[in-house]
Amino acid sequence: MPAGSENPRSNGGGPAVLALDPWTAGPAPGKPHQLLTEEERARLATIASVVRFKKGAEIYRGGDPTNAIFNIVSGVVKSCSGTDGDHIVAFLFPGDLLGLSAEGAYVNSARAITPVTAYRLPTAVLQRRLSKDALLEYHVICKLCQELRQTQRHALLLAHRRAEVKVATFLQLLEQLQLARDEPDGEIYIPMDRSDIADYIGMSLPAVSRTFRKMAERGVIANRNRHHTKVLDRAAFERIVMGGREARGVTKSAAE
Amino acid sequence: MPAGSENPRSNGGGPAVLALDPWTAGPAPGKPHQLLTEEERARLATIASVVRFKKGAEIYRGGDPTNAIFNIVSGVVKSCSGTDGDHIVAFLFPGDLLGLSAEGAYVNSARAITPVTAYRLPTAVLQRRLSKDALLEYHVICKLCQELRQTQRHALLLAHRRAEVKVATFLQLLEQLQLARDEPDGEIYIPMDRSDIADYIGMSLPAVSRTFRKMAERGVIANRNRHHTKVLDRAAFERIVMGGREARGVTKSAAE
DNA sequence: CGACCGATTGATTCATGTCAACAGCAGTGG
DNA sequence: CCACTGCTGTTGACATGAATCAATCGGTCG
Repeated sequence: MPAGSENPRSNGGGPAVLALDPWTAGPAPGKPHQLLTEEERARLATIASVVRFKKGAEIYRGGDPTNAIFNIVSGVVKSCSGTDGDHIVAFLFPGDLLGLSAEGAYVNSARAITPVTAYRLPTAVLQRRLSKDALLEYHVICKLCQELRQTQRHALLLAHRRAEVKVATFLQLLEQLQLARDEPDGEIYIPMDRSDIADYIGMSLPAVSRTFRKMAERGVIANRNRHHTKVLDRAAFERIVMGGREARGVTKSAAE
Repeated sequence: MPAGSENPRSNGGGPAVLALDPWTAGPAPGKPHQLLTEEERARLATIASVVRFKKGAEIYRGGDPTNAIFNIVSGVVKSCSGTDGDHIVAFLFPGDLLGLSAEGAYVNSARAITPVTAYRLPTAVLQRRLSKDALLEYHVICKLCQELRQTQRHALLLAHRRAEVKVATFLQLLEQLQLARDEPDGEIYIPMDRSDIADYIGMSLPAVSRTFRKMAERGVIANRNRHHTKVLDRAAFERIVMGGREARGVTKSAAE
């Protein structure tokens, strides 16, 4: 593997898991950090193999026996519910774990939406490691808590009625992920295509298109192309995300 | 509350965690079972205290420091996003863990929607237990995977457009939970009120009401009262849940 | 250069949100 | 024990906004 081309924080020799600690606040609150120690990563590397998927490739299918779980090094993966591509339940990024929530068999189907590099960890040997390594198990717990929060935020997004709120919230989500990974281009990179977005945020594809256009027309965002956009009017953007709900941000401490 | 009225599988001396094993299929596939051994439950009982909340009581508030997590013995809890009661992200039932997905502070707010009995496990001492007990940690992982799946199903529910599909799916969810807990009355018990349902499935309260009435008019369900309903026409019910999508059930093995 | 797939845009329909009035139950106080 | 009052839930009329259908455009790959 060419070490230079990928995110430095995800490399350096072995699987990397980015998440927050559920119980103790880290140095940068709200910002996921590397959970695994160098030693853990090195040990995991001995049981892991590097696999690559090209854009659009299926990583596993729901219902298949769980042979391995994956840890993304680079690229983006979509996780779809059920055997069929019913609905996108999650986008997975570098530092994420893939194929966990199973019961002897994968419950979701995973597909690469960009070229993907990942570590493949066979469940059998991983399970043995886990049963002996309490710290590693703890880190898996941390990661699962993070995934759970992420999924809850997704549910929150889906609960909104207005298209603008959904799209803006989605963009904000992408932006925050990039900030967390220290890739602030000033603009937001959108790896997935419009139909994936539509699926994820629970709207029709035309509605997504329209919403992007409307926000651009109003000067809230600027779309350089289909995969790169930029927030021009940050205030208006945040206002849309807040969606009708009065801004209940910092201005509320011990009141209520 | 009289001790005899509670679910026997949740009692018998200590915290109980109901979930599936992510990697190995249990005796009854798809059916959550007790993860903790009697010994584990007994040991946890020594660090746990029993707490009771009356209907509507707040269990914890988002943003508060995470002092303890809870394990529900009886009753139903709603978990709302954020400090405010923004949106219901989950309903928690006996055997569920409460207050896990946090980062030094609770991220969600929890409130009892029926009288609730629960074990209270202080995080400090629990953390010490976890770091020494790999098996217990493994069981927490199992539970988290189950919660994750549950939340993904919630997202799936929210993604649907038609009101009937949402309500029917929600009822099915409640029914499955009751079946998993061996409480098949023949009718579905709905612990939460209409506004909670509306919040959870992402609809307005009037729309929920209408949908219940329409399904009753069509003879699909029968509403004994606000908290008890029954599926009359199972075929029509399943058809609604499948929602337009052609029934892609068993009739699809090695095709595609 | 041509064809195909993803994306955009437009016209139309209809489901659901919203607002508002009412009904039914529950808890309260006489 | 009964009446009152307040809240939760029901029902109706109306408007809005997104889904749907369908045509076109643009980029990409052969």
